[in-house]
Amino acid sequence: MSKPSCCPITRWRRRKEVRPAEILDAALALFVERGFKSTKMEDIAKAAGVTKGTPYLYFENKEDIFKAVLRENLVTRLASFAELEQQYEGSSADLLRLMMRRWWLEVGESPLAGICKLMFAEATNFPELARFYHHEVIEPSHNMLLRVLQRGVARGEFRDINPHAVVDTLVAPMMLTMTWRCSFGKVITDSQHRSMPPLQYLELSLDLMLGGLMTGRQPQQ
Amino acid sequence: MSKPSCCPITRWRRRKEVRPAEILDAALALFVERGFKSTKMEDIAKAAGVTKGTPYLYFENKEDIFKAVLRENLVTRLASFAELEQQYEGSSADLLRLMMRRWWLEVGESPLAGICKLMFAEATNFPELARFYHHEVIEPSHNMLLRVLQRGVARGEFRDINPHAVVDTLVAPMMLTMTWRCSFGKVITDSQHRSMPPLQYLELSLDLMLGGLMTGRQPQQ
Amino acid sequence: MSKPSCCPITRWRRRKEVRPAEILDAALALFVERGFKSTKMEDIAKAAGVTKGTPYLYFENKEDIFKAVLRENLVTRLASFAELEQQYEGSSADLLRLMMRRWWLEVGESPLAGICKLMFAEATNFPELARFYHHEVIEPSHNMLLRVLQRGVARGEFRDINPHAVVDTLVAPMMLTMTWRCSFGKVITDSQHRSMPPLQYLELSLDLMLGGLMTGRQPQQ
Amino acid sequence: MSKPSCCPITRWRRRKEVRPAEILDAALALFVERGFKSTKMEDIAKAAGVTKGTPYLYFENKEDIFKAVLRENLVTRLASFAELEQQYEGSSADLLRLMMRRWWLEVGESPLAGICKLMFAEATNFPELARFYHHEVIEPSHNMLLRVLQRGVARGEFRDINPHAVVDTLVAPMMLTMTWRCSFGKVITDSQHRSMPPLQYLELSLDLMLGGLMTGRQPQQ
DNA sequence: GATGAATGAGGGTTCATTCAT
DNA sequence: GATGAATGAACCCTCATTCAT
Repeated sequence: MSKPSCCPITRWRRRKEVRPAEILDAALALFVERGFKSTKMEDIAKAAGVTKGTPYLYFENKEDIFKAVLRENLVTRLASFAELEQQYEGSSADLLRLMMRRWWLEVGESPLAGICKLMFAEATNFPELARFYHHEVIEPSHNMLLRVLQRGVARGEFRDINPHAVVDTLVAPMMLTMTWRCSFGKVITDSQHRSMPPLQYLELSLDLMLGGLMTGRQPQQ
Repeated sequence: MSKPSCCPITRWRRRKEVRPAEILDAALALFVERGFKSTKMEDIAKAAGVTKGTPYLYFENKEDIFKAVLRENLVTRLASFAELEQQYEGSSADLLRLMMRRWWLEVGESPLAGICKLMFAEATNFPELARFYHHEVIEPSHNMLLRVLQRGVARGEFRDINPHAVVDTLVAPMMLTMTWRCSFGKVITDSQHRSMPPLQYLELSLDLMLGGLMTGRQPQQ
Repeated sequence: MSKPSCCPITRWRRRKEVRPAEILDAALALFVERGFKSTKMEDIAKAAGVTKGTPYLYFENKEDIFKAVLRENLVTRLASFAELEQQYEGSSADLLRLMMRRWWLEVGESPLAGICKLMFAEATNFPELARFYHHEVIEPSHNMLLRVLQRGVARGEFRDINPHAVVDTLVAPMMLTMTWRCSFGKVITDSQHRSMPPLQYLELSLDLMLGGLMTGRQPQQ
Repeated sequence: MSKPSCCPITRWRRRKEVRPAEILDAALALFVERGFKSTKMEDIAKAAGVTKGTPYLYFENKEDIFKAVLRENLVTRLASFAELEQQYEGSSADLLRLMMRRWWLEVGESPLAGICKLMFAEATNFPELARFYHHEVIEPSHNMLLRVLQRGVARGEFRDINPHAVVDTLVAPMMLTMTWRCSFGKVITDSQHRSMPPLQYLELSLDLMLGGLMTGRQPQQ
């Protein structure tokens, strides 16, 4: 009924290879929007342009799709950051700013941002996956920032405060922004930072924290 | 395993007054742990010490329980803060520290903390409730902090930065901590701030941000 | 709270005796309106002015109430007809007219009329009851009319046609009217006989049939 | 006991086209036998040779099946009668006899006859459907008979009595027979007209009424 | 006797999954 | 490979019935 636009054979061949990715993309979007349980297999299929049975040709079951969604959407992202981390020569504060900005542009504004909310929501239902995600994404990211922090301390740029806690603090506005935009942000019109663009908010936020982190002054109180 | 403490012969006892609260408490815990959809009515009932049908004596259906959980667990908490806000005479930074500490002790460590995660997870599935929660809890809290900020600015304690963004930043570690502890925190052993106690983390975190907020320092760069 | 109007003791005593009847009246009305299965015990209780548990003090269960409703509402009615049948001296046609009129006034316009619809609806669900009702009500009534018919034939008033079939024919408009008024009649405004009063319709109808029954005419064709 | 005739290995076969009709047939039979509320979806499914979930592939819910049962089983039947009505040249009494006989053979002896009882039983529970059925079936049938009656009067065959009431009378034995056979008839062995065949009873019954209707004599009294 | 809180079997409906086509 | 009809376990909710008060 629907006419394939061009080169049917090539197209079919290609289709076979992209199908799983299309399904996972559809699944990610729906899982983020509705959560794992509330997402119906048929909706995933429909969103991927196939019918009910097709996802089962590529995945064992719904949980398997969930796993694959996470597996497919986390790898490789951190590599480029590692490179940046090792090559950057400027101030550590600027390195943090740079990383934050890149993270936002590459992740925060992409569909991947939703994984953050998704994992918060499903962590207790899928402990194994949560551990996996933690081990593969959170921990490495955390450690990377930890190293930047230590670099700053070593270079006399940053004060020497509990670094784990500082990383968690630095990261909080970002994670919350990503989470917020997939939840309240979808249903509340005039909200969050009163319409300041996210990136600008994140920069302001980072500056605020750097203000307390950088040396050149005594801790307030 | 656990049994009602007395009268093992008695199949049940009339507890009309306490049942709804018990049911809502059980429901809150389960909704937070598993999400709305994955929580079975029968589990709520069991957790409340009753059988399948009993919750329906007090609530129309599962969604009604969800609404009631939110309704019952948000009111009245903000009143005492308002009082504090109006009577406090010390520095605005200290007022923020005080508020943060009290919020943590009264909310962050109570079962209410879970609502934060719950709402993130369910906001898009229950837009009306999300708006309700936003209007009743988030907005008022935000505005309260806004006033403290403005007080600080007016008294020359704080720099005059976009106040909405600052509030969101100040609040981020707290919200994330509450969210984290109901999600990854449940399944990952050695995690978060590397076992620094939450309250201590939050204080450190607040100090960091106050470091960038308070006057008497130049904006870094 | 509600003040008993008079003589509380007497009233209570009397109550105890009328309760079952009140419950059965309420049950009859509801069974007729909604059918057995769709009628809730609590609605019966409410309609009888008592609470959920009370009917169980007087009846074993819902089916028992159903049985009692039928048992209580059929006896004794036929006695007065039997008397009429034996004493009447006029024409058999007039006797039929008289009986029909009395049946309508005493049964057709009373709540008992509903039993007709009720039994049609529930006969297959309660075969035992249907047989009981048939044996106690339908059969005797049928036989009574049969005797009147035979009296008419014996007296040369009526032609000698298959008497069972004639009785069934004579009775059809009555039964259908009773059934109709408890079903379509409740939901359709302008209907049935185009608002001719039921009794008038029944008389016309009977006359029509008597026209074919009485002697003095040739069989048409 | 009965099994699909072939391929016992096959769990099921695709029968998209026939399923809805099979389900509706099964539903009609069960609704007639037990009433709407007492009929379980699973029984309908089983009677249609499928499992619980299958009916929901074709119908929204039980009430939807009820509606469809009625919708599917009323149309088109009246058309052939209309034709008869317009072409018939013989006496009006014979036309009535003809119609009655055909109605009985085509409807009265088919499963459709049960709809009569079904509607009596459920009219008050489904007022909308009752009105629909009245408007689509009862009213047109009534009007058709009305026209035959008026034809008879115009041709001097019938006396001019209130025609609505006469139609209702003419129709009563038929409707009652259909109703009876789905109710008491199922549970009482030796009953109704004492085993005279229904069609014969209906003819006798019609002749009786025609006897009173046809001209050639004064109204009895 | 009367109440009404509580029970729990039962039935409507959903949807992940299977598999004949 | 792809489809989508069919399955059936699972879950929400109802309501007849019980029984502590």
